Parts: sequence; structure tokens; C-alpha cells
Amino acid sequence: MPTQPPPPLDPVQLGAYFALIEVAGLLRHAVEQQLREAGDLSYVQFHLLARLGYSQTGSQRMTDLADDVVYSRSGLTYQAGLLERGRPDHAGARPPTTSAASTATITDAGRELLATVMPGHAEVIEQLLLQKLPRADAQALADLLAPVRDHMRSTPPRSAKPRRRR
Amino acid sequence: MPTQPPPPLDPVQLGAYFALIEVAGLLRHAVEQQLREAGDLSYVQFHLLARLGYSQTGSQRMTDLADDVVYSRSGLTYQAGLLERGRPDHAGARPPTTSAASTATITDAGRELLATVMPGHAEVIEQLLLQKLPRADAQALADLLAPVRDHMRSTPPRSAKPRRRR
DNA sequence: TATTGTTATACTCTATAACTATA
DNA sequence: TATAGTTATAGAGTATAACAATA
Repeated sequence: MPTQPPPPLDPVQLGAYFALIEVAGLLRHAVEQQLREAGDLSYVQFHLLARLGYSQTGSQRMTDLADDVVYSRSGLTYQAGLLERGRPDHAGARPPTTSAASTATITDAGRELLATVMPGHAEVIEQLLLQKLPRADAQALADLLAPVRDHMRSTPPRSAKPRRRR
Repeated sequence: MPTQPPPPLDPVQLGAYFALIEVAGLLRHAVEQQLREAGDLSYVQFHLLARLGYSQTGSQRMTDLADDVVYSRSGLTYQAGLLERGRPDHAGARPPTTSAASTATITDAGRELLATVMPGHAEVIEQLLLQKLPRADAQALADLLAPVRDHMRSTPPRSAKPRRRR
């Protein structure tokens, strides 16, 4: 036989991959619809608010947010801008840039918005995902995914891609 | 503290949800990059080719494809159009519409394209996901997700949304 | 000069609604 | 008239590259 390509992924692993992508895709689609209707939020905007809202300080560096939430700095600027502009003083206001590394801070209105959206959000998760994933299974799923997530995170983050030399 | 909102999702379940979304998101992002570079394919286009290529007949009804792959019929038409137009006779050519329910069929060139892209695709999956998910774990993951996927699929499919009355 | 963030811009994708064709 | 698919169109999101500012 001529150069047989390296043994393809085994079906079990391939199945896990497809299931993962499909389930997450459908879930995210449903969630985005709910967020849009309940608070006119994109998933990224929600994610932004959630990160800030559940953090100790309510603040985070822009670049760190970008790494966690979006794939490009400009994308973050765009989404943060929507939050600020769309609901003036309502969401992710940023203090006047004092240093090169500016931080985003959630406002009270941002927390309100988050709170407005959360119940419906939880309900979608419940209906679509958790109903078929009892606590023990949820735990198992989280345990399976934890090392994967850590591994992926350790891969050079998107926003740190070396910039083109001038 | 005042009116405590209804008991939020328990942290374990919430953690599973976030891990799922994040892992799938990062994975998909990486995969899309690879597909773009290796074959100038969007993920949807790849998914389309894969569905057709791995099906018995190499054909499928457009609506069924839409339900599986995309969220709207027009989206499918658009992506299928790209496959046809972008590489004439190369990808997802469709026989002249004979009936209202036209079917998409993969061409030899489409199979080639799929084969071209597959090895790199597998490698990304391997590196990013499976390296931290040995076979047994992959099996476990698939088993956990299977009922969820079935449940989600049974929910009224996107393309079947009742059309507005005229 | 190196790092961080923003703007300008161009492009891809997606969905809704209107339209065509078929049964 | 009901169903399947396409086209027109408009909007959202994203990324790259150029730019400004800070250290």
C-alpha cells in the first residue's frame, strides 16, 4: 500500500468531538436567542458582564477580558462599546484611561441588566442541558472537560498573537 | 439581604455549562482556522461535505441538511452556493431541481476536498482535545452528551419554525 | 521602542421576508 | 393552499491593519 495516511481518529473519539460541537452549538444558539430577547445582549456581551459581575473587584484588564471572552482586542472594544453606548452608564463603563492598560468595570446598571437576564438564562440551561444531565453527570462532565480547558487555555491566547513588525 | 432570587443553578451544573461552552468555543475556533487555511472552508461548509461524504448515498434533502447543520434554509442555500460556485463542480453540486424537495449531492471533487482537509483537521482535534481525553474519557464524554443531544434534536428544529402567514 | 487599546475598514455569516415553483 | 427552496437585503460580529497613547 502506498503511504497510508496516519490512522484516522478512532470513531469513539470522533464521536465525542462531534457530540461536543453539536451540543454546544445548539445550546449556545438557544442561549443567544434568550439573551437577545431578555436583554438585547449578545452572548459575548453577557459573558463580559458575567466575568466582571462575578469577579471580586468588578474590574478586569481589557486584554485579560479579551483573552477570556473574545478572540481579538478590537472585538472586545466593539462589544464593550456597545455595552456603554447602548445603555449609557448602564453596563461596562470604563474609567477615563489613566494608564495604557485600562480596565473595564461593571456599573450598577450593568449588574441590574445581568440580574434581569439571568433567570431566563438559567431556565434555558435547565431545560436544554441540565434536564438530561443530573448533578452527578454534570460533575462528571465538568471533570472531563477541566483538563481540556486548562490545556486549551495554556495554548498561546488569541490576543497575544505577535503583532506584525512595523 | 433582600429578596433572594430563586435558587440559582447550582455551581456544579453551572460549571459544567461554562466549561462546555468554553471548550467547544475554543475548539471550534481552532478548527475553523485550520479548515480555512487548508481548504478555504467554513465550518459549516465542512460540516456539509462531511454529512454528505459520510452518508450512504452521498445525497441528502436540503431541509434535512439545514436542520442538521445550519439554522436557516437561506443559510444553507448560501453555503451550498459557495461550495458550488467557489469550486465549480467541486463540492456540493446539486442536480437540476426536479422536484420541490431538491437534494444536495457530493461530487468527486467534493470528496477530494474533504480528504485534503481531513488530516490537518484530525490533527487539531488530537492536539487540542483528545490529547487530554484518552479513549475511555472520550467514550464517557460521548455517553454523557448523547442523551442531551437527542433531547436537543427533538426540540422543534430551526428550519421548521412556522412561517408567517401571508 | 514595546505594549495596550481604539479606529477604520472590509468581509463573512446569518436571518427575515418576499418570491418562485411544486403538489 | 401548503411545502420546499432561493433571492434580496440588511444587520451583526469579527479580524487585520493602521493609528494613538503610554511607559
